Amino acid sequence: MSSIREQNKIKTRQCILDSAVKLFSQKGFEQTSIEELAREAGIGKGTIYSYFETKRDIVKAFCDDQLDFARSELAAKSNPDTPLIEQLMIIFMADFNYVTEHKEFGRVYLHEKIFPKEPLTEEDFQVQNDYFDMLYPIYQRAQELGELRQDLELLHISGHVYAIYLLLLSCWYTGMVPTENIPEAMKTMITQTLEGLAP
Amino acid sequence: MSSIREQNKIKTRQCILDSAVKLFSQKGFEQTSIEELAREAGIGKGTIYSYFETKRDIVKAFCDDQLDFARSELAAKSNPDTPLIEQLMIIFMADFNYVTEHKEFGRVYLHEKIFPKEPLTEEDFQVQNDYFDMLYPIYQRAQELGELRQDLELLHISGHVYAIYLLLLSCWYTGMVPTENIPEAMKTMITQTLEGLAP
DNA sequence: TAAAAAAACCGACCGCAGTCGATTTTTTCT
DNA sequence: AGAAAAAATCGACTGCGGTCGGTTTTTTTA
Repeated sequence: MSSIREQNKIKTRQCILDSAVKLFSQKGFEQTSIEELAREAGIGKGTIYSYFETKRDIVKAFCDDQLDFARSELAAKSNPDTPLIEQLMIIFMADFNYVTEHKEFGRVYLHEKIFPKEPLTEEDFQVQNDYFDMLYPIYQRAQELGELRQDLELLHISGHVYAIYLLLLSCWYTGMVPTENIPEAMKTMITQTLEGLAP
Repeated sequence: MSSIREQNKIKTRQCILDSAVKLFSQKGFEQTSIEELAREAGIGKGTIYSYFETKRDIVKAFCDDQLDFARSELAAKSNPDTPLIEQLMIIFMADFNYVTEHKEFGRVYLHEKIFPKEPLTEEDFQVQNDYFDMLYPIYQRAQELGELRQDLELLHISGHVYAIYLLLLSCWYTGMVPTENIPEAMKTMITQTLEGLAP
């Protein structure tokens, strides 16, 4: 059973997130004050802080939600028979596009996510694990099909591809690789990682 | 010739950086206010902002200086005849240790460096290039010695190793890989990248 | 259903990052 | 050297993120 209190909490939380998406998209993250956000959501300033610890946590929360949704969509229509590289490209380009679509709060999200202030909590680890749970079967199948070495741990394989994803995010934020070159760069580097750098 | 003005500017800048290192190390980045920093440096608050645009830029400036110094030291005593993997381990573990030694402002530095708010300026690119200038000869020699494929661009090779470095930084900040396991993880992953993931 | 306890809500308040116009110091011009 | 211009310094001030104690709303108890 869900009491009035429980229901309201969920509704209020979602209301804050909706208002945040609206205002952050419209005016930018830095340019939106918590007071404005509270006004838009029709609640008091202090209340926001009983739902989120910091302004940046709000970004983190809705990005997590959004990515989670996008990934489950993706997982649903993924085809395990396409070549490994194609599957990886679809997944990681989707992530990449989502994060970089809103450059400014993508940046906030990445900071919290990639270099968190505190080591991950149990809950965060869960998100992380969900992510691996989606990828592991793909790698495992590739191992069975002989597309990947079987003597490597899935964690390591995962790590290699994720590392390239991180690198490209950084290259995009620094301006070293423009948006239009990202897909090609990603494909090239993942392919090279699969093949190896040594002769 | 350097006028009184030029000399003072250099001295003041260095004084700010020295005070910053002292206070940030002592009390932490967030816990040190700009006013305190100004007092320690014996100047007015506003003056700091004519040397650095933001509080975080101060961190960026001294980390850049410091890493630059450390790298030149390293370059001096590097031995081109040791195996590629050994050379890479020395360079990247030095960077890693430096950044993670001061967890808190290492984090600030990484955010500015890896996901900058604005695309890199010319000056920033220079720092980046100095870095590549140090690594390229190593990779080039490895290509000549047959340790690396010769059909790959140095930029890509560089990228692969740097990507792993980024990944491990992230794994360390999230708490996924504890400090003591970092060297082993780095060695394993770089080796795998060299060998390739495909059979 | 009334009182007590618990949870959620609120906005005045605090401390600090960053701004700006007034002031001082250095350089340039005559 | 003295005046004018340019550059550097400064700290009062602004706006915002985050806190805290008082108030309202919901739940539990009797």
